[in-house]
Amino acid sequence: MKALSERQQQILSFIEEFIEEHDYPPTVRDIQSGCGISSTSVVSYNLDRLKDSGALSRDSEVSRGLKLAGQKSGTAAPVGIDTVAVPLLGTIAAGSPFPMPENDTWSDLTGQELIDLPQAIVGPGDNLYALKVRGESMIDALISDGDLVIMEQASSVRNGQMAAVRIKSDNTTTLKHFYAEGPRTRLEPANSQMEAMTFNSSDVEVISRVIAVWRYMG
Amino acid sequence: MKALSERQQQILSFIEEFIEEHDYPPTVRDIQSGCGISSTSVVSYNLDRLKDSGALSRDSEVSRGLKLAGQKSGTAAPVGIDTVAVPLLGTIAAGSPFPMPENDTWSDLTGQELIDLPQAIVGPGDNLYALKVRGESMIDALISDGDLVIMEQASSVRNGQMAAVRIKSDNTTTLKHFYAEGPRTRLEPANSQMEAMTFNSSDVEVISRVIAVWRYMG
DNA sequence: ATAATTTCCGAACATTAGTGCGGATGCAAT
DNA sequence: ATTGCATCCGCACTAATGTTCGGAAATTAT
Repeated sequence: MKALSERQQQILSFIEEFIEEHDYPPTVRDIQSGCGISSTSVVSYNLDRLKDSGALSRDSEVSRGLKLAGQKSGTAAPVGIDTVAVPLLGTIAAGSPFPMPENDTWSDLTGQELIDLPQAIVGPGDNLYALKVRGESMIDALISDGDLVIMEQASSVRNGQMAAVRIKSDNTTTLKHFYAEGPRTRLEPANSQMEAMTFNSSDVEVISRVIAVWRYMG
Repeated sequence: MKALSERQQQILSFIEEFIEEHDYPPTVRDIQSGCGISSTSVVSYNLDRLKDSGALSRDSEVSRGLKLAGQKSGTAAPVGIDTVAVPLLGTIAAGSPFPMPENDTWSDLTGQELIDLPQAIVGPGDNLYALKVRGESMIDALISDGDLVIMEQASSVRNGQMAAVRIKSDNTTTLKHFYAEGPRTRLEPANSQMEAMTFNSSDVEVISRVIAVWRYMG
């Protein structure tokens, strides 16, 4: 195998850029004008050379039938941003038991689906995990079916924060804004048009703190 | 704008598969035989429809000049994670003019605050931008103060998608689920407990498609 | 039913785009 | 110089491919 000539490298990177910009490969003539070549046959010739060298594959008699060998992905700024891998522990639905991170979960994440989130938008936080919401049971927390809730394991939260809390007396779990007021604890829906409720503080158990909500509808 | 017909969906998924397999888009005739259509003009016709609906973009008079609405190219061995930089264009509040990406915005992003989001959670999509929500005016879209809304510039959307739409007659802009029903257009709040409204289709202008919502409360 | 709209058909038509071929041109080894 | 080889030129040719148009068929609205 021979080394690539200058022209061939030129063509190769032109193809790369072209695909980057258009999402489809260039024609022979695109390459011709893009590389300032005076004849299509020159392009054809070098394309054959590139094919021989394995730098690209080509479907004969097919317009734009080019494919770079080591195709790289489209957009993607290759800048390594700090990300956090958050395990998707399961789904949460009205009435269903609230999924909880268990001890061994953190050590054995194999098989878990991981969601990469930029550190910048998740913020600090240690034992993060995610849950997929099923059903409209949390509509008054401004959370609907399909939403992804990012939570942080915590046994207590500050007033005003949203948390997954369990009401021991009736064994239900909801997402509410949490306000400890001495012996009583007030739980307030995110939708301020709805009424808050208060319970005995001993009746309320904080499961996790809600960090963020991701709703995708693309 | 109408919902996609069966034929159109068929074509759409064929294109998807074709690109998956060949790394370049199909020709009209590829689609024709692949979908069992008896005339290239039918393909052409439906391609135009799909373009109208924003499901794909198309370069005229260019062979294989197709691009699925924001697609990733190639296979890509995921080195690190793919991220998309989304510009934060401003805030949106009740009564305030709806910020719009302007032509020069895309070329001059200097000074713009960029938000890095993983490709995986943003999905495909081209002209993405983000807006910060101020106030509770969109509470019936399940969006509250402080939320970050990721939008894709689009002049039309498919039925059921959430979009920023402007009601020309009273010059307001809201986020609603969009349903084109011939001469009338129905706008439906995300909170299904609230009532939908219908307008003359000519009175409704689609500004952008809502891709996702990010709510951070850490 | 009748009219309007959407979708499909077929058959040209007009570019676009890949290929082939004889003949330069440049360069290195003979 | 001569030969061999890789590369380049122009140009013509043909296949591939997008587009157009009148009209039929199916669907939906009035």
